[in-house]
Amino acid sequence: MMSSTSEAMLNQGLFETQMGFFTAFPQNLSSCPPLMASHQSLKSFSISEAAADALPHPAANLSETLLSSLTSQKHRQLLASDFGGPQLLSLQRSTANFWACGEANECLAGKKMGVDHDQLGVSAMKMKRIKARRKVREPRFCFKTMSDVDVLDDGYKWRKYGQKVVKNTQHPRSYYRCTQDNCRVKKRVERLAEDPRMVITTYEGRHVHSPSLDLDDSRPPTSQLNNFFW
DNA sequence: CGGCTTTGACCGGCGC
DNA sequence: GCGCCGGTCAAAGCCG
Repeated sequence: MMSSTSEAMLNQGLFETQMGFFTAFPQNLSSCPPLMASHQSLKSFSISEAAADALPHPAANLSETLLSSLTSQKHRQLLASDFGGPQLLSLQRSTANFWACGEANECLAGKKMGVDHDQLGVSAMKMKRIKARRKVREPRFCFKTMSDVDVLDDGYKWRKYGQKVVKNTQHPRSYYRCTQDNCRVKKRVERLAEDPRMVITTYEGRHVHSPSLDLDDSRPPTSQLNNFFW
């Protein structure tokens, strides 16, 4: 794409990749890009390389993929220098979704989340109640991409299990579950109310298996993700 | 026919 | 206690 467009995006904290546009945020909120600073409801923080390594999470894979597909060397350098390293993830915590502050922090610190009273051998109904009552959720990670497709190809296979219209938004939120047996990872996909071009993807939990698709670096991105136009 | 999506119902948490 | 809301379930329908 045109370099002038890329420049403008860079100034707004948007990074152009072969898969669309990706936002990245510095650790310090005060230095958030102007675009994001205008979104009062969204806060952001970054994750260190070490933490990302310790966290086998789909978002990490996707972030790597995004970074490796950055179309601008300048963006790549900026991400690597100003934003803390090549494994940096853009993670967001939305107060509107009442994310537990400690969740991500604990996870970043490498602590085990208390996945207590567990589920094997429990009746479905009981399981349902336990799940609903459980306050300590799986670690959740949210990131934002600018894309015309809702569901980004992150290498895992998902089955949709629900859709909900959330308050004060015109776009429904979709709920997906990993199709792999024994894998309880879920993801939520919704579009940003303020800017429907932005897709918010929230992952919850950790995969207990490798991606169903081979994320080969030399392989070009899937065509659906190439169909992005600013 | 199996896997997936759709969609209304249901449930628990939370604020008032 | 009540109503609202987000998250999940599960039956029905769709599709390859």
